Amino acid sequence: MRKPVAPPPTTELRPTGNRLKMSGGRPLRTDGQHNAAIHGHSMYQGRLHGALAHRLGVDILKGTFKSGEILPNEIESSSKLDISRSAYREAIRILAAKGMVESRPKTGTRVTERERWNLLDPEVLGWMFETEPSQDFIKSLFELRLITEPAAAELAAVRRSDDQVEQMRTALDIMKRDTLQTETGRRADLDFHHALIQATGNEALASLSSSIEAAVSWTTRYKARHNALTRDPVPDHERVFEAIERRDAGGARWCMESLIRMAHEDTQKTFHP
Amino acid sequence: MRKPVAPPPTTELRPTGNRLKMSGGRPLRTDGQHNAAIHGHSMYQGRLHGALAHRLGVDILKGTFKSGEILPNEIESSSKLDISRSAYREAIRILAAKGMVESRPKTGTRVTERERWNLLDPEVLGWMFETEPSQDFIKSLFELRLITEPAAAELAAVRRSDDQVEQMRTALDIMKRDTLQTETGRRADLDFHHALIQATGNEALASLSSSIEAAVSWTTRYKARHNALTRDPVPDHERVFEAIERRDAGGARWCMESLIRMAHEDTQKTFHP
DNA sequence: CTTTTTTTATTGTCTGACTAATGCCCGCGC
DNA sequence: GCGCGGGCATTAGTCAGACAATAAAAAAAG
Repeated sequence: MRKPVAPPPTTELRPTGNRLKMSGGRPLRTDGQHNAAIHGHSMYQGRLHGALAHRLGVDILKGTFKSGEILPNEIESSSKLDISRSAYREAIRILAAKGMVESRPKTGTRVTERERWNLLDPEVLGWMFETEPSQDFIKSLFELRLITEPAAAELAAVRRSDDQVEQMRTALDIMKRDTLQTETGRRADLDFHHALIQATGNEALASLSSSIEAAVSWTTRYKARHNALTRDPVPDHERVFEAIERRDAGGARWCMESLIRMAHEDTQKTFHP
Repeated sequence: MRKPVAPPPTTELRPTGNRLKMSGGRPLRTDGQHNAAIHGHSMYQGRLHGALAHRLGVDILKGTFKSGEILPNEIESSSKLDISRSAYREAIRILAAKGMVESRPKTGTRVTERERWNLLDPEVLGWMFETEPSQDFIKSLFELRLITEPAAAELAAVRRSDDQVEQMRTALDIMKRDTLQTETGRRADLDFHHALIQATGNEALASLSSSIEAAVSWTTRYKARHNALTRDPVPDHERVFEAIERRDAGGARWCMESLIRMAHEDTQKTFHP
């Protein structure tokens, strides 16, 4: 069970300084299945620690490692994954920074309670949508959007600058031309929301919204990939845009609310048809 | 767990490669005399990487390192701080996980644009309140609270369980007995809000609110320390509690809104009298 | 002037050793 | 029998120094 295909019986007999390279050869070995997941699917970053953090993060979110569970110790883990202890530790630090694990001498590294995870961290959200998230979580997220984003639209309508209106307009035009089926179209969607958020003049709100929207846009890509027929999002966006353009706070709020409800419906249909 | 914030004369770690003796010896060390600087002042965690991340994080938030600026390279930095490269790297990974820096070979590690910082990360928020945050930021934060928390109270009023009501009641009782001047009192305040958040049944909202409230509670401690006379918070809390107890959604929203406005006023008075 | 190659500075990774914290067990005193 | 304190073992934490990979900048080629 040590290694599926072990060239040398012993751990290592390296001929000379030329060593087995991680990135080119076979990275992050565990049991076959997960391995493919990280390299083939996500191709996260060139960095080993990032890739590992990604994988462990997804495993935790997915429940493969449960809260309260203790990971195998560093030496064991890193040698099993065939990476150095330092790379492994850096990955753990990333997870710890997101509140997902907690390390102490003698006890080891344990997965913290879900309550303490930074679920709104952009990366964590991204990991979340890597596998199909629970219905409950999606509901939570859209409920939160339904609280914050209409309020954001309202603020934007009041505080927006003319330049921001222009940014939104061009983004909207691109969305009209290309659709959400294309990468540039999805990019324009993000740009639109980004400009809107900036227009609120509220940093904290901006930080929150951009995390959420980036994550939710993953579902858009998912939808596009599974060519689930979704309603055309442009009219909704247009209504929001027009309300903001004419500084109609109440209208902006209302239109944004409706936009999000639609998006939620579409997302639900996609994941649970 | 954390100590009151002493105005931390953070030993500088200078961006421009300039040799400087750290005043009072070396700043970050776990053995005896050396570690006094970090251990005494910020008392972050026993861990060196955590302490360093803390310090760098505060320096970035404070503007000592500006966005776009490139930190001195790892070898130089770590040797100047008199810590190992691995510890330094782990600190950088923590910051990177919070979106505050970005490292690439040859280019180095640069501070990212403020837009990309995870301002709602609990730790980042904590660092933020270590030094007096800008008026603008506080305004943003309370504006966000004013958006989310009344909505949360509304949800809680609808979805709350009897058990959660009991938790809130006992917390409130403790707040009445001890005040926010005491540690247990402040703890009870947090417990109250925690129970409320749980009652919303919304994970995402919970994650957000608990971050913010933990951060804002720092200001409460700050207020208590500077014995700025603030109005008694118990009546406000009581009104919110009663509304939730009788499942009065609209009332809960309204009372919470007023509670937050009061808190904002008090905070403003504290920081800018 | 553009393209390609080389250089070079910096992060990334690896190794293996030592240090320090802390949970646990065992024996001691009560 | 029971609490209590002191060692012991386990684990993360830190350290040092080496080499690899990468990407920007400089140099060479066309």
